[in-house]
Amino acid sequence: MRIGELADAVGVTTRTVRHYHHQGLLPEPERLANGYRTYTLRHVVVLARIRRLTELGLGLAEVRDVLADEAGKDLAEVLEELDVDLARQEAAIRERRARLRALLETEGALPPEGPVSAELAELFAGMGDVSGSPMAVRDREMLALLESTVAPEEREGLLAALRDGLGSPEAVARAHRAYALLDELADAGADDPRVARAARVLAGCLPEGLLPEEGVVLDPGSGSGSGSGPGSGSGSGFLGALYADFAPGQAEAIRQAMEIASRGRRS
Amino acid sequence: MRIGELADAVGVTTRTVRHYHHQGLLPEPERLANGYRTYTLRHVVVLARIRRLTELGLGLAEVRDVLADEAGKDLAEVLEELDVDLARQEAAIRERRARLRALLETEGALPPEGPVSAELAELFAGMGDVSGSPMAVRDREMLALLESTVAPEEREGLLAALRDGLGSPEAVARAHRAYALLDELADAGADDPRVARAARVLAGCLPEGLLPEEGVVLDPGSGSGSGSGPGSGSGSGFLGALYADFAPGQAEAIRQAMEIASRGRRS
DNA sequence: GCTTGACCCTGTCGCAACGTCAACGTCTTC
DNA sequence: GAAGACGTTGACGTTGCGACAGGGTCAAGC
Repeated sequence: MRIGELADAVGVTTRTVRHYHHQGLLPEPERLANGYRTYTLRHVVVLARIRRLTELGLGLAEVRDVLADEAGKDLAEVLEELDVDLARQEAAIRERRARLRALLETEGALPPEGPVSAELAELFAGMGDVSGSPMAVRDREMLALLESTVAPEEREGLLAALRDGLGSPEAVARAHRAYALLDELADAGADDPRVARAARVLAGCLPEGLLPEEGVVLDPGSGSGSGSGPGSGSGSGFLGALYADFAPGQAEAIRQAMEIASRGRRS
Repeated sequence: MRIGELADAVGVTTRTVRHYHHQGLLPEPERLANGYRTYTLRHVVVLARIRRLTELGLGLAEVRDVLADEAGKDLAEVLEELDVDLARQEAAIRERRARLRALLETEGALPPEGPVSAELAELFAGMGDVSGSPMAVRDREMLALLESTVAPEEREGLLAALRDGLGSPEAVARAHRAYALLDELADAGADDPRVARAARVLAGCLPEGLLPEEGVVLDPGSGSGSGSGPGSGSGSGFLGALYADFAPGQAEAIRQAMEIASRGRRS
C-alpha cells in the first residue's frame, strides 16, 4: 500500500499521515527503491486507532502516550480528564451562547458603545436618544465599561445605584439638564462662572453609592480596592485619565458636584 | 496612563494590548519622549469594548470589522452567525462527550485494539479472552477498524452480520476452532495439507453479508464501492495489504473458505 | 553616584493540527 | 515523449496571545 491508499482507507489526507509520522504517532514504514513508503495492514490498524482517539478530542501528544503505554488502563484516565475538560468547554460555550442570545433578544443592547447587559440596555433606553450630547455619550461609554470590568457582586450594586438615580422621569430630565450644562463647559476654564451651577445640578443627579470614596469602585482593575491614598487627585491611573479626558471646566464641575454630594451624604 | 495601567484597568496583560495595537484593533496612542505609550480614557473604552466582543467568542479580525463599521447594525449579523458557529461547536462537543461516556461506561470497550462501540465491545466480550490467538487478535483489530471506517448505514449491517455469526455459544466455539487452525498455518505454505481443513472450518464461520462480493464493503475508503474490477487479487490497496499480512497458508485457507462460503450461498 | 526593582520598548519563537503551496522525482498511459 | 496522477521533502500560514531575549527608563534607597 502506498500513502494515498492508506490515507483513503482511513479517510484522512496524506498530509495527515506524514504529520503523524513526523510526530512519532505512526511508525515510518519501509521504503521502496524509489523512496515511496509502503504500508502494511498494521499501519492501517494503527492509523485507524489514532483517528478514533483524535476524534474523541485527544491531542496528538496524548494519543502518543496512550499508544506508547500499550495498555487500555490509563486510557480510561486520559478519557476521564478529557471528559472534564470537554465539560468545561461545553459550559463555556453555553454561557457565551446565553449571553449572545440575551444580547440579540434585547432591543438596544448592541449600539455604539458595544454590547451591554439587558439591564443596562434598559437603563439606556430609559434615557432616550443622547447622541446629541457628548457628555451623555461619554457617560454611557463609561457605564458600559464599568459594567464589564467591575466584579460581579459589585455590578449589582452599580446597577441598583443607577436605577436609583434614573428611576423616575424627573430624574432622567435632571440628568439631561446636567449633561447639557456640562456640554456647555466643553471649552470653559476651571474658573468659568457657569461651573458652580452645573455642579449643583449634577450633584442632584449623582446617585448614592457612586461616589468614589465608597460603594462601587470606580477604578476597575485596582483589585481589592484599598484606599488609593489621601487626595488621590489627577496624577495617574484610571481616575487620572478620567479627569484628563474632561475640559478643565467640566472637571471642576464634576469635582465640585462630588463634594456637594458627599457633604449631603454626611449631613 | 501607561500601558500597564491600561491593561490592569481592563484586566488584560500588556502583551495583549500591544498585540491589539499590532492587529490594528486599538489605535496606537501618543508616545512620551522616552517612547512610552500614553493612553487616554478613549483607549480604555475601546479596549473594554474589544474585550466584551472577544469574550463573546469573536475573532480579532471580526472585532476589527465590527469596530471599523462603526455601526451596531451588522454587529447583529456577526453575532448571529457566531451563534450558529457556537451551536455547531456545542453539538460537536456533546457528541464527543456522549461517545466518551458510552466508552467509559461500557466494560471492555477500551482494550488494546482501541476504543470500540458498546455493541462491538459486547460481541468481543462474547468471544472471551483471545489474547492467545494471533489470528483472533488480528481479526478483532480488523473489526474495530472496519467499524470506524465504514459508512454509518453499513455499520449496522456489519454488526448484524457479526451477531449472526457469533450469536450462539456453538458459533463462538467454531470461531475459536477456526482461529486455532489458522494460527497453526502461521508458517505454512499455500500447499500445506492442513489448509483445506482450516478452510472448511472457517467457511462455516463466515457470516453471510461479510463476503467481499456483496454486502458490507470490505474496503474502507473506496467510497461508492464500484466493483474493483475482475479478479482483484492481491496487487494493491487495502485488500492487497490484507492478504499480504497473512502467511501464504493462511491466505490460501481464507481464499478457499470464501469460495466455499459463496458457493454455499449460490446453491 | 550606584544599585535595585519595577516598569517600558521591540522583536522573535512557540503552541495544535494540519492546509497549502513550492519545486521536484516517478510511474503509467496514450 | 508528454501528460496526468502519484510520490518526496521543506517551509510558511493559521489563532491569540505567553514566554523569552536583549535592551532602555525611572524612582527610591545606600
